[in-house]
Amino acid sequence: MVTQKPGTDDSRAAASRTDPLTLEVVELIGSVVARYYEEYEVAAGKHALTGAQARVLGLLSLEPMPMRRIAQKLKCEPSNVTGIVDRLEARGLVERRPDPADRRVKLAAPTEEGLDTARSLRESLDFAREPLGELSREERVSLRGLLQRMLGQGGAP
Amino acid sequence: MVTQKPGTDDSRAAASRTDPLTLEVVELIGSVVARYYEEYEVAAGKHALTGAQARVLGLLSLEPMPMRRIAQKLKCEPSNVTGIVDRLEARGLVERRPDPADRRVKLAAPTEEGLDTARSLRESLDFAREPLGELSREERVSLRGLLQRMLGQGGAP
DNA sequence: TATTGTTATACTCTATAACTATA
DNA sequence: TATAGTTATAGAGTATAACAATA
Repeated sequence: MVTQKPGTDDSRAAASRTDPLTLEVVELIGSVVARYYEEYEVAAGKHALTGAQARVLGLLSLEPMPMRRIAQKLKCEPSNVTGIVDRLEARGLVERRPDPADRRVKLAAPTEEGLDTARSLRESLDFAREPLGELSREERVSLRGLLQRMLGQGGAP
Repeated sequence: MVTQKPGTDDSRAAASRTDPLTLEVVELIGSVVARYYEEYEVAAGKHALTGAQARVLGLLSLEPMPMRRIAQKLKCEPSNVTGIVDRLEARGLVERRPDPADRRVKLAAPTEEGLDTARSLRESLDFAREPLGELSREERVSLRGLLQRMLGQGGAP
């Protein structure tokens, strides 16, 4: 962990924090993240939704789920979900249904209008992510591999 | 560069919204963004800072600046910056100085402790971004090029 | 007893509008 | 008049703690 012997994971990780190339890539990732978030908020705003509301609606459009699970997905406290779903429900985009299997549980599910909004939102977001259109097929394959490696989903180096 | 027959920008962009490869890459970018944000919040939290406070402190650690300019950098209203800097100032991490050139302006600048915190925060963040350590030098060069292209900073396709 | 969802409370971030002190 | 920063206000997201209904 202390001394650097070229080739070990430690030395490579340590070098990656300081060499100019890596810092440059880190900056670029920061830029991508900032742009992604910004365009996400704009897309949500076009539907008069906050970021959190758009995330929950997108989640429910894939599959209705108990309040508790929404909180887990959002990595927030369950008490917060109450308010977010309240506001989506007040707009007629989501409804609460009883769970036949457990009367403690309330299942949040999108309405028809909610599904439409989620679809429209998803298309806006895909469009927002369009910078990928700048890349050729080969480049996208390459980028996919690199991102998988970064996320620890790829094979061994 | 484009494998498909129709090589116009429009057709390429349209295809990029629907083909499985691109959707996969879009998903991966989403994962990177989520992880980046999550680890950023955790790193800030370790210093008992909110995300917004950490961003402002990081900004000021590079260069003191007027309140107005902080708002521009954060893309928020100037009135919000007052509170964020108030809280950083109450913690002794930032101070407000008069601008000799314009008595309306207040320059926000980090204190010594603020600089230390910013440095420590930056190191946490670099560590958070460490998945890059998984990539070889060649792969990082490749990733840099792809991200630059995505952000429209690279040369023409 | 444990779990689900909610309420109550407090804090932060956010935008809008009005105010002050300079320019 | 115009600009920089602030205050006041209101809405939204967040965590914590306490609660009712159900398991």
